[in-house]
Amino acid sequence: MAVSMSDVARHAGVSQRTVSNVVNNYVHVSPATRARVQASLDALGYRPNTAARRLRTGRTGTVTLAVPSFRERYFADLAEAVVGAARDRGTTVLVETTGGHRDTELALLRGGGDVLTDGVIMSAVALGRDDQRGAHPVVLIGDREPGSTIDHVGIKNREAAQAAVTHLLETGRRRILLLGANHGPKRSYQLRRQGYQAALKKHGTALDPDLLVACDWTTTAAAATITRTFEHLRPDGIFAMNDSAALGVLQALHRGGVDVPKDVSVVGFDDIVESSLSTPTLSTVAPLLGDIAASALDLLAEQVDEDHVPQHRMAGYELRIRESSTR
Amino acid sequence: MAVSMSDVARHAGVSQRTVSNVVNNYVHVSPATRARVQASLDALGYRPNTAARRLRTGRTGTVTLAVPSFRERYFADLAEAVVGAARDRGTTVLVETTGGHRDTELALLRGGGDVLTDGVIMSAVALGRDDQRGAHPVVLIGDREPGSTIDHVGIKNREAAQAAVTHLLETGRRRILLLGANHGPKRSYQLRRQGYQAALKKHGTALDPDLLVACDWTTTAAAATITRTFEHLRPDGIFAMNDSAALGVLQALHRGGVDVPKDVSVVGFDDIVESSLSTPTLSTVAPLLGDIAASALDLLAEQVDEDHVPQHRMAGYELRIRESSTR
DNA sequence: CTGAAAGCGCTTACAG
DNA sequence: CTGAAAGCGCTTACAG
Repeated sequence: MAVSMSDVARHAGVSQRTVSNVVNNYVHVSPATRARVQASLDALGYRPNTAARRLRTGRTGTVTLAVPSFRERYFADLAEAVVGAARDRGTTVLVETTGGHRDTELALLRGGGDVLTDGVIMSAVALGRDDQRGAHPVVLIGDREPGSTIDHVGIKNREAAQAAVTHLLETGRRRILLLGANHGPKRSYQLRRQGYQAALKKHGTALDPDLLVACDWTTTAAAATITRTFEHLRPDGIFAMNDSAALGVLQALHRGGVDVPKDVSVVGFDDIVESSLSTPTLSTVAPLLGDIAASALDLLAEQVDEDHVPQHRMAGYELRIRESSTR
Repeated sequence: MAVSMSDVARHAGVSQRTVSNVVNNYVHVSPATRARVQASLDALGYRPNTAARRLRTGRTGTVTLAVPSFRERYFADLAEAVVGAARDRGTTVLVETTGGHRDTELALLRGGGDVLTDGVIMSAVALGRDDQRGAHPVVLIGDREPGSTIDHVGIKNREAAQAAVTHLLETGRRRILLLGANHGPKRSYQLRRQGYQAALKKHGTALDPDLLVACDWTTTAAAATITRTFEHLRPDGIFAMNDSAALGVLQALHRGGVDVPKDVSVVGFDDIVESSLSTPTLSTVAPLLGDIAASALDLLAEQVDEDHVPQHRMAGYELRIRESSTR
């Protein structure tokens, strides 16, 4: 049987209250008492019972992270960031995978069958604007339904895309293909395209509609699309909506004998691990996952306030320039 | 405030005991009572308090999964499998990342600072044979220190490697390079090499020491090594110790104008997601992660028995033949 | 600075 | 088939 506080109290000849004070580092304990209690704690190998503490305080010290699947690289990286940020504040992370199913997402949004954690951080893909959360704190990550009243952490899609395209323009590229238009997560697509257009406009370069190329945001789709497109089109820069697609671009160009970055510069979005390992290494926009994780945990904590107003926070990003756009 | 059982009991005009019976689906409740209680449960929106249940029963319904990092694809896939298998048995999964640090692994092995879960499933990389676990259930996954007395789930490294090499031999390959010899996780390396040798022996093919090529188990190292090796060696088959390396092989051969699978067949190990997306798609040995997860959860559950004997279980694997070895 | 005691929300012998 | 009650291990007003 595990050692409880009352065992320790008996051993040290003090009350349970004093043991609790020592364990929780309260100030008002005399050094002598503290030392004695600490010795008993060590001798008996006391370890706090989290369930009891939770029952008593109502707080669990645990948050739930829900993502569609860890098999998607981006979500695995996000999980890594959330676990790290949570550890910094003494919080543990419990994980759920939703498979992107609306039912599962809704259940988590409304509270699941179980009160186990202090709140849910979810990358939801199937929820709509009008879905309401339950009584427990919820923070959504990623694409946001405009008009939703649930706390949310996103990234500066427009600014980031603009920065990427501006970088291409500043390195002398003029005919920049936007790969992934009309596809992918709806909202991100719109914002990244706006960023693309804003960069061109600011630079005084005309928009050529032929350079807006529809494509799934996957490696294979991107490779096929680029191979087909290069039969009749010769851009000198490509901004892909995400890295998976950008890596497909690199494959296709390599196969087609087009030199990157000599003939064409390529920039992606996400900074997945493969992007720093590809040949050439891929320039990309890196959302700061640590920022996202920290903001989500902050918002969760703030939701315990009665007068918390639902809000929308933006995490930072970095443009990471690598070989694929360096001439 | 949340709705408790006593609230429901009052609402339904029964004792708390009866509410508990209904919630837990005990048999001896009259249909009429059950219906009435259920109605109150629904009306009040009752949800069980996990902390209280845990405190009372001593079981948490949660296991901890500890891996070095989710950024490594294999561990992300493993997490996906564990979360899925756990859900099947009504268990939730709490995650920790160890960064492969011995301190962190030891802390988890010995029980951490906190009694939060029913046990720990860990992919340990820095523990030694003599490290002892604490009082709580622990199952190690992956490479095993021979002689360790901690429960463990592994894969049939030798048999799986033998199957992969036999496949190459049966498709007419004779000069099969083993890539990753003398590197990588110690134990896996030995066993996989034994499997390689067993396959050759059984087939009556002589072992050529030149074909045992040392190399880190990474994409970049493999690509470099293969490019160098092909300057003076011409194998017709390559068995790489893992998929990351095998993908590097594909890159290097493609760049070097060597056709896969026409000139050289390639087989990897792990079946990471990229392996089914590469060009050509990569033949590989797939450890059955669902098996690993289920066995680990079983062993954890069995450890509550007083007379549990530490054991070592083997999860299954599948040889997945794709384009890189199909002529 | 420390003690005695209540109570968080459950489950489960003990009765009937 | 159901009730009254104890107790899991904590934290924290209430006293002193």
